[in-house]
Amino acid sequence: MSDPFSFDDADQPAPRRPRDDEDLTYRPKEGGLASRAQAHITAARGVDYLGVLNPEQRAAVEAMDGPVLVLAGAGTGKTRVLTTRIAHTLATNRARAQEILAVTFTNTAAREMKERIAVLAGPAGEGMPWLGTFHSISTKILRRHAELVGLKSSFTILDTDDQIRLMKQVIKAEDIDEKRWPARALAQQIDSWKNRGLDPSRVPAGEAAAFANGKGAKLYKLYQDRLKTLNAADFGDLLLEAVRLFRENPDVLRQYQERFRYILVDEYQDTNTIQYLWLRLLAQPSGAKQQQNVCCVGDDDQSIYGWRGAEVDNILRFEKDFPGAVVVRLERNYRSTGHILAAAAHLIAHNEGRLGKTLFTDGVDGEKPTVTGVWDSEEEARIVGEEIEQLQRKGQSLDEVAILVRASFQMREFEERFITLGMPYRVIGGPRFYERAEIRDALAYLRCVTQPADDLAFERIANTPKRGLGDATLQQVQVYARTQNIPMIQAARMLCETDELKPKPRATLRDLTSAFARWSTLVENTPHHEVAQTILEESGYTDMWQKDRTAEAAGRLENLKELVRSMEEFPDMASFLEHVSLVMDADAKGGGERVSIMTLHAAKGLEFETVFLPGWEEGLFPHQRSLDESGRAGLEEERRLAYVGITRAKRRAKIIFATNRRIHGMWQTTIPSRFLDELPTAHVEVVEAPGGNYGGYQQSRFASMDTYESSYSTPGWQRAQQRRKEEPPRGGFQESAKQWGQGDWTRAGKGDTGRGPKLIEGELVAKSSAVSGYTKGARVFHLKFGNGTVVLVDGNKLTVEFDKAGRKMVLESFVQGI
DNA sequence: GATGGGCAAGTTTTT
DNA sequence: CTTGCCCATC
Repeated sequence: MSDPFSFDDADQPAPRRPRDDEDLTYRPKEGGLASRAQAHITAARGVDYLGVLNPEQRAAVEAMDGPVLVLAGAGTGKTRVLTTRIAHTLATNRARAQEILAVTFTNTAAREMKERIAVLAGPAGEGMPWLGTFHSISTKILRRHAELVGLKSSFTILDTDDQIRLMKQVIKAEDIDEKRWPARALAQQIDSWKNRGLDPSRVPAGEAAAFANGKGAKLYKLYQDRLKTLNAADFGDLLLEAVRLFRENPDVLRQYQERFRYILVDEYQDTNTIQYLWLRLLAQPSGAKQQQNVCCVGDDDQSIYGWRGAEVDNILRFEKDFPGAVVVRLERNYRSTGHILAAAAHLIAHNEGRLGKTLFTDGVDGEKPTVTGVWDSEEEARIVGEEIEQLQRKGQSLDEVAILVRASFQMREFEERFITLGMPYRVIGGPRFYERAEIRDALAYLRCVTQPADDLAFERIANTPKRGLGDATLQQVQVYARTQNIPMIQAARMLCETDELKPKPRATLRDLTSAFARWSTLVENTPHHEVAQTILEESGYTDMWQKDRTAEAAGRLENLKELVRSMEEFPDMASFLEHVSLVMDADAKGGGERVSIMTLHAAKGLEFETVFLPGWEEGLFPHQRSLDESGRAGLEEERRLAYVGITRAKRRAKIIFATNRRIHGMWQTTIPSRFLDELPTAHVEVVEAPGGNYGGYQQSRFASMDTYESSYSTPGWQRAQQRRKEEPPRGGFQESAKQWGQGDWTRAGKGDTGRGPKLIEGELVAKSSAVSGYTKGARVFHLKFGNGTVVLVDGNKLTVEFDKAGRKMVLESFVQGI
C-alpha cells in the first residue's frame, strides 16, 4: 500500500488531459521523460499483453469508452482482464496512474492487483494511488475533507470491538436493558442501515421502532454524536460519510469526478447499496470526462455475501443503471477439468434470476467429482486424512489441498484428526492479528498518545495491566469528562489536581497521565517504533505478559514483538495506525507445505488441485438459518456457495456427507443435502467410503450407501426417470415448500415465491416425482426412532410421525415396513 | 477489585 | 458440548 497520507497531486485541480486523438502530446508531469518513454515501451509491448488474451478477454480490455460489465465466471481470468485493462489504459495514454480509480473489496485483492500491474505496466503503473478497497479510498478522501463532515483529519477508525463497546455505553446511558437489547444486535442493525445509505434521519420508522421499543433511531443518532465527539468513524461511516460529503459538496464531488477518468470495480456482485451510491456519484461524467468510463467485473453466480448487505441486484441491473453498457461474458475456464465444470454448471443452473453463463473448457475431462457418504463427522475427518495421505504419496503438494467447510465449527474435527496424524495444516480466516487482545491493547496505548480524544482506547488500557484503577475511579473520570466535554485523559489529569479522588487511585492516575504526557513528547523526536517499545515497557504491559504463566503468554509476547517490528515499515505512527485499522492482515504464511482448512466464504478467489467439501447435509448445507431467514433467496445463495466450492477445484473435488453429526453437543441424524440431488449423474461418481470395516457402524453406514446407490439404480428411481420424461414435473416450489414446512428439518422461508426447483435431466436423486415404496399412512420402523406412521412422501424422503421421537424427515432406505 | 460459577446461545465475515 | 459473558461473592 502506498502511504495513506500522500495525497499525490489531488489538491491541485486535475490537469486538462489531451483528447484521445492527441495522445502523443508531451506531458511534462509525474516522472517526465522516463514515464513517457516507458509508456511507449509498454505500448510497443502491446502485442504481448493483448496477444495472450482470448477474444472475450480482449474485448473486455479494449472496450475503453463508456460503461462495461464483465461477467467473469469462476476461473476465467478476471484479474488478468482487470490488470490488463489498467495497463492498456496507461499504455495508450488515456489516463495516468493517478487518474484511474480501481476498487476492490479486500486488501488482498488490492495487493494482488498492484503486483500484477507492476509487472504489466512497469513504472507507468507505479503508485496507483487510487487502487484500494472501498474503505481505504473513502478514508483517503475523508481525511482531506474531514471538516466538511464534522470530523478532524486525524479521525480514528473504530473496529467492530470498539463499536460495540461504544454502543454499550450509549445503551446504558439511555437506561435500556442490555439483556433484552444487546449492543451487538444494535451494532448490526446500525451497520445494515449504513450499508443501505441511511443516516439516522432516514431510517424507516418501522425498522427504527423494532429496536428497544422504538428507540432504534434515537440510539443511532446518539451513537453517531458520540463518534463525532470522539473524532472517530466506524467502518460503515467511511462510506456513508464519503457519500454525504459528495452529496453536500458538489464542488468536492466534481473534483473527484474529473480526476477519475477511468473507474474499475472488482467483485461487483458484492457491492451493497452505499457502495453502489458511492460509485454512481463518482462515475458521473464531469469536465473533460465525457462519459461513464466505468468497468465492473463480477460474477452473479458467486454472490455469497447477501447476508451482509450485498445486493446481487446491482449486477443484475447494471445495463439499466448504465445505459449503453457493453456486456462481455467470460466463460472459458482455465482452472478446472471438464467433469468438475460440468457438475458445477449443472448445480448452479437450478438458480433462478441469473444472468446466465456456462463455463466450458478445452481441457481434459479429468476425474469426476466424487460423492461419499460416511457414518459421522469423525469418519469424515478420518477418510479425508487418509485420502490426503494417499495423495501425498502420489506427490501431491499439501499446499494444493484444501478442505472447505460451511461453518467454522466443522474445522475442529479436521484439526484434531490432523494433529493425531501429524499432518501439517493451516486454518485460514481465524482471528486476525490485529484482533488479538494484546495487539489491541498495545494499539490502544499508541492511540492514546497520538489521539488524546480517543476515550475508547483510554478506557481499554487505563487498568491494563492492573494498576488499581477500577470501575469506580474510571466512572468518576468519565462523568467529569462528559460534564466538562473534554477527553478522558484530560479529565483524569484535572481530577488529580482536585481532592475528589481517594489518595491511592489519585496517585496512580497521576502517574499514568504524566506517563502519557511524557510519551507524547517522545513521539515528536524519536522513531515511532522505539516509542512504541518504550511505552509497552514503561507501562508495564510487556511485564504483565512476562509474568503470565499461561500457555499463550509466549505467543502474545511474540505478537507484540512482531507488531513493533512491523512498525518500522511505516514512515510514522499515524500511517502505521491507519494501516492497522484498515489494511493489516495476518496471513501466517510459510513454514512448509500445509493443507488449508477454511470456510467456503474464505475460499472465494482461491484455487487448489484437490478440494474436499465435507458436510453436505440438509440443515448444515444449505444452512438451516439461511433458509429460515431468507427463504428462496437464502437457498440460492447457499447454492452459489456450493458452486464456489466446487469451482475452487482444479482437478479433484471430493464431496462428503455424514449420516450423523453432533450439533450443540447432541448427535443428530442428518439427511444428504439437496445439492447432491442436483448434481448430474454423468459427471459425478458415487464412491464408497474407503478403509473397509467400521465395526458396528458398518450396517448403518451401508444403509446410507444403499440409499444413495438405490436412488440411483433401483427400479423405483428408473421409474421416476421414465415418468419425468412422460409428464412435466408436478409440485412447484411452493408446494414442496409447504410440504417441507411439515418436516422438522427444514421450513420454507417467507421469501418463497416463484417457480419450483428446476428438474433437470439425469440428476443423482429423483425429486418429488419419484416413486417411493411407501405411501402415506404406512407403518414403518426406524433403527433410531422406532415405529412410526408415514405422513408424507417426497421422492425417497419420508416424513414420519414417530410414536416416540416425533415428526422427522428420513430417507426411505432408513426405514422398514412393518 | 479479582475470581469463579452460572447461564444462555451457538452461519457465513470484510472493512 | 463449548464458549463467552455477566453477576455475585469473597
